[in-house]
Amino acid sequence: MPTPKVLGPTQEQILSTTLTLFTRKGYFNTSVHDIGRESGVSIGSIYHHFKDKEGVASALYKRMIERMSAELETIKHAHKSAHDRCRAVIQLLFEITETEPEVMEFMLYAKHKEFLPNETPVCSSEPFRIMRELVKEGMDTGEIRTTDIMVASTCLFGGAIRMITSRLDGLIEKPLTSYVDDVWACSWKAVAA
Amino acid sequence: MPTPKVLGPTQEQILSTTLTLFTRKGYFNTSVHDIGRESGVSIGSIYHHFKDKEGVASALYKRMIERMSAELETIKHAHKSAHDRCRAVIQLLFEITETEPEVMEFMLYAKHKEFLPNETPVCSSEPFRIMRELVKEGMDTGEIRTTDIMVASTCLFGGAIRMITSRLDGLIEKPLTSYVDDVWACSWKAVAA
DNA sequence: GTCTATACGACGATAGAC
DNA sequence: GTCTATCGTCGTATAGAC
Repeated sequence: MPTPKVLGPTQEQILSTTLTLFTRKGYFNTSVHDIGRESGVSIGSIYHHFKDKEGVASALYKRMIERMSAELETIKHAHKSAHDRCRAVIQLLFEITETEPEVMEFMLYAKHKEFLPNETPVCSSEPFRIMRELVKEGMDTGEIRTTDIMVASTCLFGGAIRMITSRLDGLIEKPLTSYVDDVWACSWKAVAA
Repeated sequence: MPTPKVLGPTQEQILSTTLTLFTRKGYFNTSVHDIGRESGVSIGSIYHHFKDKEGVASALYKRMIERMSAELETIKHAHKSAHDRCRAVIQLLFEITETEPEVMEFMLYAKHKEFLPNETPVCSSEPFRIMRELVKEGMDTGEIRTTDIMVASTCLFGGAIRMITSRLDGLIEKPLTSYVDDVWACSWKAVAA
């Protein structure tokens, strides 16, 4: 954790509204005026707290990356085997998708390069790095078949991630949490030693 | 095939330039002026051939969906087993990613809902429907373990698709085609009976 | 069918009072 | 720190000549 990052109530209000609007209408279809109107904060205030529109998006993105990283680290400490850790990760991702779909939608679906040219794209980000690390350690202990780390990681988590995007796109009716066992059975078979 | 769709050279020129610009800078960062300048076609002509900017994007999207569907159908007829068919699909997707990354990028990464609110999102589209159909038939013949179709499809193709996005994001250095065997080994284990 | 020129609206961002 | 009012720019789309 590089910085603790405590934000005032106004910033929180702005960011929370922004997340809703960005996921509902997209970054480019959301004007700063919209953010002001919906959040009850004036444009002047927004520009006082953030450098510009991209600055708002950037702050939002960083928050979510940090939050996700923290949750993944918690999982890492709570479980010992790669099997249990990776399963817990999928469980977590599915739960977030159900309880805070906006968070998941923003992280996965927003093409950050398009409006955050200076941020690294999602899959190069910290959370994905941690996930690959879990896989790597699983290979070292012999739980996971030895192959290219990238291949193993994408195959282990790729199915779950597509379940998430399908759910967000309305292609899946039931809550993802009811699929955890099924998905995990498939995913683990893909890479287990 | 609902309609043959023959386009004139001007339309082709516009669409081809548009694809390049949309993938390089994104839909919203590309103005119709940009398309005109880069393609050597005047704004007036563009609006003569397409209803509006969204119409250009829509035509592009439909073209690529149709092209992909056609290629998938070809695969379906060229192979008999689900095993061979699905492997061929992954091979095809990897090849397109290497030879025409723009096509893949546009199909997977563009969040169509943001600028094509009236089109169905990628994963509800025809190509994905065909892919699920292949899986379904594999279950019927006993090649693929009987589970939820959605789960099986996402787990079978999810790894490959994430390999593609990782490659497009510059996270993978080597051509995807060199990973086909590895990825397929994992993917097939995930769902094989 | 293709072009140039232009109208018009919207949005990002700032100024400056409180 | 918060607000309102405003400016300047840019981008979509159209008009109308050739």
